[in-house]
Amino acid sequence: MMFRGLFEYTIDPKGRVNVPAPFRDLVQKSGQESLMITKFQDCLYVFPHEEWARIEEKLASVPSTDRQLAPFVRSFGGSAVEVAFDKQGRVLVPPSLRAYAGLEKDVAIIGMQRRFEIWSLQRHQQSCADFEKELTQNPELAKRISDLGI
Amino acid sequence: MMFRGLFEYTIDPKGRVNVPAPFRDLVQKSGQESLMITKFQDCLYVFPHEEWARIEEKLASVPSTDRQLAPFVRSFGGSAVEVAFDKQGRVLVPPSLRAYAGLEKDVAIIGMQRRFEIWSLQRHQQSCADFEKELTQNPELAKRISDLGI
DNA sequence: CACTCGGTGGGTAATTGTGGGGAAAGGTGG
DNA sequence: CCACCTTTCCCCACAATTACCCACCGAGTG
Repeated sequence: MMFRGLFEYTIDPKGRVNVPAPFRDLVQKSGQESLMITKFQDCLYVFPHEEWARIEEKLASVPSTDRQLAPFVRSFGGSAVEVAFDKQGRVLVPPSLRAYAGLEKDVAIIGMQRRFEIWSLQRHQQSCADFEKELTQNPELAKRISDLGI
Repeated sequence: MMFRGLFEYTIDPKGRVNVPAPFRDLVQKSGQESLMITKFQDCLYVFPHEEWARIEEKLASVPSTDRQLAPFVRSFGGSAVEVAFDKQGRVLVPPSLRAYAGLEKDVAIIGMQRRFEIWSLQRHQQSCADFEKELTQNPELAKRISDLGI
């Protein structure tokens, strides 16, 4: 189950967002009708169930007294909700997640291998632009990229 | 019985807080009409009965002569109260717990797998903001998160 | 040019969340 | 032991949100 590609959609006033047809097919062919969705780093992370199960196990292993990681678990794990497809293949994004990711109208959905991400289109473009700029100014970044073999 | 997601509600002047409908369904479908609620780490911890039973057993195993753990048992175990749903699915939070968690008007309820937490919304947002800030500045934290495999 | 498929938008009924009023229960001081 | 005040319980009513429909529109295709 590998998610690839970038898609642009609109989120409507009710908070419904279309899921790219190829992603939906992948999920439904594995017998699922819903996804897990949570928030991290200015966007929403979306996982199929088997992947989320793996993550939840890791999260559960963090003791609630871990002052450093507990906030992460609360933010990342605690925000996760299960969302089901409607008849047209959309999912309803809860208000708190919508607000976190700044989703208002145009959104970008980006395949990231075992998960995909939902971005405010504007925020995503900004983030891309910031990166391009940084790349021209930061040799260390450029080196790390070439070290990746690209 | 897995509690997931973040919900925002208001606590009214009488101290009643709504329980998220999905959580309520989980609890009621297992034949229960009440929850156990106690205080820990600036928020309230809420458990269904079977989970609380497990915890109570652990607490009971601490000898009262244990100078280090006894205060924890007294605070955590001793503050626990059973609260029942009213007809609209709310629970009444006793004044002392309300005060401990700083619940005044807006609250966040956060699913944490086998339990859920009740936070003052403002306090929770602060904690999230602190975490986000820490994340950008602390490579060690970033590493610990990526070590979780996310 | 029909037809399908993918994406968008809306209406309506049911559910969920919020706020109060008044009766019952419990606690306090005389 | 009683009067009084406060807190809790139980009911109802309204507002907001969500779930579940179905309609439309445009692009690509036989």
